[in-house]
Amino acid sequence: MLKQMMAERGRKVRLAAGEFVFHQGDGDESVYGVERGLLKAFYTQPDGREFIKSIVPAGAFIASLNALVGNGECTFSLAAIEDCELLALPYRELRGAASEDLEIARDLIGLLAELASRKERREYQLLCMSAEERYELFLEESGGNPDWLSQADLAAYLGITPQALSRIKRRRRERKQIRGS
Amino acid sequence: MLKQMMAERGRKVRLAAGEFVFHQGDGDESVYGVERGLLKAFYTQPDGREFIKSIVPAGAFIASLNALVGNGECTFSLAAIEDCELLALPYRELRGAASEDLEIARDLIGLLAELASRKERREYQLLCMSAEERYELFLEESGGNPDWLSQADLAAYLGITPQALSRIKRRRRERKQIRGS
DNA sequence: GGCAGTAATGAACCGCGGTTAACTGGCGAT
DNA sequence: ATCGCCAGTTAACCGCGGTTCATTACTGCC
Repeated sequence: MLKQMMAERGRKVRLAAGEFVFHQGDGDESVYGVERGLLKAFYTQPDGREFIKSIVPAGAFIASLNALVGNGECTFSLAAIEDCELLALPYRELRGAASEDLEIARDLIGLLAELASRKERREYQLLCMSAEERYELFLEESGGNPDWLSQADLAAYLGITPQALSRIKRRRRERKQIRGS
Repeated sequence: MLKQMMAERGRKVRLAAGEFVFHQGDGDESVYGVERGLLKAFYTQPDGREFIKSIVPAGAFIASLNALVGNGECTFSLAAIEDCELLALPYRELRGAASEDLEIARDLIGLLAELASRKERREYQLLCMSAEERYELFLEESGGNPDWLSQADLAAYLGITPQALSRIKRRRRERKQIRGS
């Protein structure tokens, strides 16, 4: 089983909030499983702007697919939002184990399908929904405005600036006022 | 090997330009391999607006991941842009074969990783790049403005309206004029 | 030729988000 | 208390994209 293999052969990684697992441009070919904590995977633009690709909670797996499939560089950075414990396993090992063990292969197939499915949802949101709709969806899915994410990070996740997010919140407040009066 | 299995056990599907493979909301759990032709995978909004998720060329594989992983509905429609020949195989069969054959499992893993990697690139473009930058990238990757895609479809792929695409093209023309003078 | 249908373009108006800058409130350090 | 720092908000200006409507160009059809 895959989780078991991660636990047995994986390298334990602990890091404090703010520390990086890998940086954009690195050649990190490991797959990481999050045991505890919270991370953000984000792109940094040449001009310094930051866009958060995904928030990575405990229980999730993450890797830079570009680094895995083509031995390329990581296209994004991975950093801890809270203190974290991870398990790291080189993808080569995982693939190697999957080529000898049908159980592990099955798990890896399920994992990759899950991953692609989540990416498909994110892709849909970015392509079809406005920033305000994405914000509303985020509120629903996370159950109210979370304390574990700064406005700057939330804005970067939505693909806008903190100022634009502030405006969206104000518009919603004002609309609710009108409804409530 | 996976391609071989598709060829042997897959159902041959022929369709003319404009015809649908499946509609958004269907429960189609097949994986499709494109033998010949060109298709578009697209979301249709309640108000009728259309967003193209991906252009699917010959040689590619496509399936609605939401339908595969959770037995859910297809989140998008798949339709032929040109006359097509496809091979269809239920994902259940593919997964079943992969759970008995390490070769097929390895191929399926590679396929899913490839798929996720491409989705990651698209996600990056939608999150970090402007519509104009996405247009320029499309031109580079397809080698000049293609005749096999209407302006309306190209706009839907970029996530904007045909009018906005027209404006982008005009802005580029005018900027080139200035450079060239 | 005349006609309708469609694709692409263009113009006018408006709302949203980026940019820049200023302002507010909370918090720790001294 | 004061200072500085940081997160969040607000405002003013501008450019881009959506919306609507009109125009142009091309095609097939009678």
